[in-house]
Amino acid sequence: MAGKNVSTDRCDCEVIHDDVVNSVRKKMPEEETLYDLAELFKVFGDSTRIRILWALDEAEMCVCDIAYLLNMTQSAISHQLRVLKQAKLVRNRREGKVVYYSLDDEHVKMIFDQGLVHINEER
Amino acid sequence: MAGKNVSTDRCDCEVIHDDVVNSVRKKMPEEETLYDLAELFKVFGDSTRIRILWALDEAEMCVCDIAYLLNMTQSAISHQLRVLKQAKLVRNRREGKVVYYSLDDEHVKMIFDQGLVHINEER
DNA sequence: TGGTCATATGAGTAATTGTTCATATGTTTA
DNA sequence: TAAACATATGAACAATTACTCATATGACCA
Repeated sequence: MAGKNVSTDRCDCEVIHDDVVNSVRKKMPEEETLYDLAELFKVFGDSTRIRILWALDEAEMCVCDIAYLLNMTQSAISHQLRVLKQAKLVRNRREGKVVYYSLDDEHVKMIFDQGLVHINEER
Repeated sequence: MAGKNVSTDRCDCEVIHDDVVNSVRKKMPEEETLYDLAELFKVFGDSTRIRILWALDEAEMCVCDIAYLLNMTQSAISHQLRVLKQAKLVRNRREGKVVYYSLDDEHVKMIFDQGLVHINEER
């Protein structure tokens, strides 16, 4: 019973299609799942991070390599790599002073490709 | 010649792997393409918009339905629908006073599913 | 025509975020 | 140990953004 309550406080208009809404509500995934999904896409939602991921999909590279490739400061890249690591999208290994980063998820490219399909569908 | 220049102004460290960087550079897509891709994912990077898209994937709904379903104000939903429309992810049709929104891209669900695969890969 | 309702939109605001700058950490080598 | 170098990180700042509030627009109906 509890947990199935539907508050109408926020919606400042009359509901028109109760049946549709209720049907959709049943099919919606957990709130948390969709939140996590948004968090993941938020990580993809920055061109610096997209470029880093795309680059790492081609080859493992150290922080310095990436900074040079993208013409950005080491610090900026390092900050973004931290975000990508937290999202479990990249992993790293240390070799002396140098830290090498690589992709940690084989789905990244697939997600990118699907995104590109949408972009190229300019209607 | 021009356009192939590589500036080293920003990178404040020594490059270690010129060969790797150059090889990756050749394979990188257009700067603009990756920027557009990031813009698309930015749209996905908000749980309100994710929920709207997921809901619309289940059924066409009017603004009021969505506001009620997500327990948000009509205004907030309307603002987000505008963003989704600009990204060509939803379309709408008017029927009297009511405006119905629906998904305008069949890849959305595929992109979401790929994202979910990543999320569920908790290692 | 005036009133009501669904939706859209502009301004304002609090929160988030990407980068820079300075500096810390950790590793190698002299 | 000290110097040099690759990387990490905290604070600060500017830019962006999601929502609220007030109001505009557009459609229907009495």
